[in-house]
Amino acid sequence: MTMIMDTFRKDVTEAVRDALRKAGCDEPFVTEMPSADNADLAVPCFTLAKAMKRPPAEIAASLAKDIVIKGTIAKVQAVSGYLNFTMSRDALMNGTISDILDKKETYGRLPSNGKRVNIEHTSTNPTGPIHVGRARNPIIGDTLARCLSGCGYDVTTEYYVNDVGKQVVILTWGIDNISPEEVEKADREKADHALVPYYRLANRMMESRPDVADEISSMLRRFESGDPDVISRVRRTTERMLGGLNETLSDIDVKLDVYTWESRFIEDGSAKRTVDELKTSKYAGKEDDGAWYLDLEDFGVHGTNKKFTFTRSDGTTLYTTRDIAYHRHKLSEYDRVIGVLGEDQKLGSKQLMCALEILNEKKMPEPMFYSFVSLPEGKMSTRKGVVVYLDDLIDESTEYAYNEIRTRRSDLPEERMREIARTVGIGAIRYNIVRIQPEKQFVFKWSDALNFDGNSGPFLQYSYARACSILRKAGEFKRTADASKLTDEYELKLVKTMSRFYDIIRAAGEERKIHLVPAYGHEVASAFNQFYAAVPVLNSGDARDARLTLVECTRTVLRNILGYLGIGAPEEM
RNA sequence: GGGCCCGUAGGGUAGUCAGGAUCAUCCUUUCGGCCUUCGAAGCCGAUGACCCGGGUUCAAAUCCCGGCGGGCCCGCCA
Repeated sequence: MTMIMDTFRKDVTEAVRDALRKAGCDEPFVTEMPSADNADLAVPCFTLAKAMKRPPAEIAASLAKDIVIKGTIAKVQAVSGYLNFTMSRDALMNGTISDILDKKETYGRLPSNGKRVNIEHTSTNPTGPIHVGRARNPIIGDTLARCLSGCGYDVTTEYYVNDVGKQVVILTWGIDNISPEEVEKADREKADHALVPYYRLANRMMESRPDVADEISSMLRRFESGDPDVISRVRRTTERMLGGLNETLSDIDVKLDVYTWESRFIEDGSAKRTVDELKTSKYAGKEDDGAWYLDLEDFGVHGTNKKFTFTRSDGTTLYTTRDIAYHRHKLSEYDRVIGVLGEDQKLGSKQLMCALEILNEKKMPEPMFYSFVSLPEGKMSTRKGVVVYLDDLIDESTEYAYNEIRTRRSDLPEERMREIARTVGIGAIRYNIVRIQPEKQFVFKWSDALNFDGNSGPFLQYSYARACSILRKAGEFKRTADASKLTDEYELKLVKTMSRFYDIIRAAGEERKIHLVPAYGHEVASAFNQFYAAVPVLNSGDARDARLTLVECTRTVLRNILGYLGIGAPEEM
């Protein structure tokens, strides 16, 4: 495996260490990406100043004289307290190009680390369609899963289905007791939309009619006492709803590996066992009426939040209790357990981790929080009608893409235009959501969502299609990693950008900075477009093979980046 | 009332955790150029920003304290 950037970093580190030893110094130092454009790696000498009792600029200058130029290092310069290293152009170009030619679709992927990671995401309540307020969840989760897979993990994605509680019981009652003629028309035929009118009407009836409220209460009691009839009816409702939700997820190319039903932790007794264990803890306390709680004062949780109730007064379990059992189950099967959660879950997540610590769990789940998407007119609310469903966004984006294609590529058959429109429309949605750090607030605007220029998914796809087009026209050519023909500054910049792929995937996965991937994709596409505008490829004489090889490498890298983003790579658009 | 998160050009956004380099990243908007070379969903150029006030430091967008503005949370709900 030749990751040329790693080799270069190693060479620089060794060279600096040797030079420092020669000066009689053993201090640690760091390497960083220079902000200046004239170097490939920099070593700041400011931290060495105290130990060596000399000004940084002087240290840099004297170290520069002692650095031995070897391996992938081409030169070193002392500039205002920094040691600036330049990589050998041949090593960079040949190393990167041959690595891409060699690895192809696995270029950018790190070797397996033998670790299993579970990523729980989406897990939306099965009582209605996904709206864009929560659409960040599946897209962040799916992208992170792809990045961690790229980091060498064995990844399993999981949906936690909340099939327990009043909401799903109300919905089930509505489906069983309300006739289709009584409800308003649904937005769509899809199950998740079709069931919403029943849910709404059942909620209204429960509020206005005591007999209905009683029926639902009794149904809920039967559900919680384990009545098989009620449980199976609720299960059927949940499955229908989930079918609709999965159609939407499938539309944006999100696939979940495992579905875990919340009711399972009641049925298999693990929630009950968790309760019993917690009761024996020194942090546990009991209310006069019989409810149990944990006092989390010692865990840095204060005020009213420190009392964490884990059973009702009648001894039954709560959502949070079942969540503890659920997480113990995951922690026992995976090396890492990650959950993509809305920011409203922060306190609950903290309390969950306290409970796990009390139960002597060694590993902790790793929550990844995102802020909700709101509309310019405010918070999204299905009841107030202030809402944009993910299905609507998918339709709009696909339709917009279709119109764009029709004006540009009327030569294509209708079916092909529809297919490309879907790829481009979905690509725009996924890119637009994942490009922003999850914890930042996000206001949904149609003009941003349907932006296909600049920092967008279609920009990457367009660059990819352009590379494909050149290679189609080129026909046969000889792949060559000989960099002596690639002398243009744009060629160097493009290759240099592509050489950083491993670093990006490592940070995107291990540090969960998935927003780096779209930014990096934009960099690669942009460097390619600049190269394309400045350097002829097909009619370039004896540089033709080398340049076509570079185009092919770019196509490979762009396709791989789109893969990590879960975005399709259209060969024409 | 208490806790957590966010605040960077007209709009959006990277950099903040691990403080450093003469121009703080990129997109969009606005203005001006480029299709008889391979796809103009593109390329080139111009304009424009670190919420406020203190502090630490040789050095602060970055760390600390205090404000201000926005989001989220504080159920024997899920």
